Amino acid sequence: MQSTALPVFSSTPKTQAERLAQALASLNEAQRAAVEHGVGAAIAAPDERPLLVIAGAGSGKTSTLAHRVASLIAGGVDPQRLLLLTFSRRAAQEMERRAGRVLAQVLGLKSEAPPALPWAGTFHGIGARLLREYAPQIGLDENFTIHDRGDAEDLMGLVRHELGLSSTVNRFPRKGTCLSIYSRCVNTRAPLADVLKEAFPWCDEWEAELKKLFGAYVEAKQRQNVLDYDDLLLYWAEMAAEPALAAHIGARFDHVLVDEYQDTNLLQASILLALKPDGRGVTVVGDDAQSIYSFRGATVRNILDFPSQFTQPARVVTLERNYRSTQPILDVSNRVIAQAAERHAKTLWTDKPSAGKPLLVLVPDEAGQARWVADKVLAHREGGLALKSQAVLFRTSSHSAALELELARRNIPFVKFGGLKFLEASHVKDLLAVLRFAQNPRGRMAGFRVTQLIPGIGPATSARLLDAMEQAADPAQAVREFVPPSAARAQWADFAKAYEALREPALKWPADVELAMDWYLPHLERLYEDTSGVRRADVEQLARLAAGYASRERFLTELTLDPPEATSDRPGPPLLDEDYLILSTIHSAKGQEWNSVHVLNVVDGCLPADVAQSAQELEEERRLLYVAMTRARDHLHLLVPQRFHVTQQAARGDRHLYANRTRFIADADLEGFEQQTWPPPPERPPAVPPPSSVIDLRNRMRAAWR
DNA sequence: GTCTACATAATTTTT
DNA sequence: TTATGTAGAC
Repeated sequence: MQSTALPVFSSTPKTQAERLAQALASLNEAQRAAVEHGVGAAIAAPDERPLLVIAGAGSGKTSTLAHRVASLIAGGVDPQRLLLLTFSRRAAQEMERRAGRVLAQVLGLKSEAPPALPWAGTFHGIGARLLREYAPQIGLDENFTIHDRGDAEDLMGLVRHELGLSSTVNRFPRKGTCLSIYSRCVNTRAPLADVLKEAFPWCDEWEAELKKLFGAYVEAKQRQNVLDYDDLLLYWAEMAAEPALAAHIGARFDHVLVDEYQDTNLLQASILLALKPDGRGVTVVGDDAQSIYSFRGATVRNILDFPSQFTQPARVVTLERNYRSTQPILDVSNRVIAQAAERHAKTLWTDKPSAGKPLLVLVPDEAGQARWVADKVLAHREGGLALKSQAVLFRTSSHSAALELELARRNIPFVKFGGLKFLEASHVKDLLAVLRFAQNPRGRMAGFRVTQLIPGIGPATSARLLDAMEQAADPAQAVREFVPPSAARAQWADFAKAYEALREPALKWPADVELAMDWYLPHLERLYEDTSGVRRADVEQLARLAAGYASRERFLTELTLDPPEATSDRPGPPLLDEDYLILSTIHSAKGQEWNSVHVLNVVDGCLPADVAQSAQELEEERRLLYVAMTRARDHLHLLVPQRFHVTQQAARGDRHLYANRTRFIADADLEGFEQQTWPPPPERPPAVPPPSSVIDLRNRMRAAWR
């Protein structure tokens, strides 16, 4: 409970100080300590230590951070000088919205909009911005384009092929695996040999070849003027390792706040440290119990070691009071995480009244699971819970397939987050490649893709063109002079004309999209005869999306760094007032909460996923379950299908296997749940007692042969 | 050189 | 089921 006496206002507060005090009155003591740390010009000797906020699930972390941002700005910090690094774009927008609301209250704004936060974004997004700005200082062409995961894999595949490592006989790691290894080396800043030993032991024998491959991959990226996701961090970190540049960038920001710090990696920590070596103005927020991104190089060490990393030790504030869930939900969640090996010990508590125990439901199979969830969702809606306040979470995107069918069958609208599809569709990639090729003529992946859409042009001709463009001082000139094989002549001319138009400097965005579509749509019709309708709709959707961005560069960059994350069961943008159920991978559910939460497939093999083998990976799976469970406010349902299909190896027919409840919930933990079996076991008819006579059947059998 | 038909292998989470 | 590599026809 709050121990400090709070000012009581009889009427609307008059001064800004009063309004600020009123805005902070809703916070508890720990939250207020985090908000007010080092804030306020009036204080004679402000506390300049870096601040670490350990924020348990549902402890009002976002609210605390938003209040801190608002008080900083209210206290005179220029929003331009405030760097806010979040985990996703969505989180950045949410922060801007909530800080804005507090600010409007504190500044007493009526109709005018609160100040925006121009430097709120992800590490990758902010990195891209800074790199473009400082490109001349670091020998980078500012027109660089950014490879998404798919492009990066394709380029890796190409280089791998060129080095003669691609034949099937030698079983060299596949391009996706190669990229994962490379990415892990970059993000953990560890030597290749260590990464192989720890995370990819089955690729150990290829160390020398991989090293050569990665060298060639880096050179290819540089020749083509492209950066991949990792480069955005790596270049930023390397830039920040240069003292003069680090000082220059660091001096632009009075405050640097980092959200979800438990899911940052060493590269990100090194950036932070380089920008603010003494830790002044640095705030990081996170929860080691919710670290679920180590597959991306994130390390809990960042948050565990934070207090001693700067030239002055950090102040640590812990938020343990949970405002989200009922006590029974917290009880079972606490028991799941209590088994974790290494953690900041803390136990969440709440005084939120209970709505009964969470449910642990045994269902026969995935179809039964889907039916049970759909039933329950509808029942909750009958009871007054909007679909939007209910969510279904799962470990792997494909786990929701059966449910999606069931929902469609029953006309329950839903939106699915995670496991994104839109940008992976080949026709969407095609159109984007046209725009990217225009933006950066040296980007071979885009050029390779686009030119091979032209009938009669295959890999060899395409490579010949791209080589010519690479050599030429003016790549556009090389396109004009290129002589295609005679079979492709007419179609090539069309392309060359379109490309010329797209390179026209006076072209005003989004006219580019119209031009690109005019050229591409006939190819789409030809390539995807039977499915061209839906694909056309996707391309048109992309064009509508494009109109919302300021320029071609911004569109391409932001779409790559912040792809549309939701797919809906119906085409077109979901209407704002429409109600829909949320389906989400657990990873994409990070930071969110719902009134009612269902977790699918809480069985060994799914959660933990069977690919998780090492002790470390298993620990992360445990935290995943913890994250999923702590998303729930009032209702939590864990589903345990007793049998499920292994769809992967469908070649040998529909195999299924019998599943066990996840190992993370021990028998002793079951008392925290209300257990249910569905459908309920059939009632046995009352047994009729047999007649009491006894006969010796065995004797009769023997007698038959006497 | 291009394109198609066929065999074969592997399959999480995301910026 | 899908993505990737290969062989063979044009």
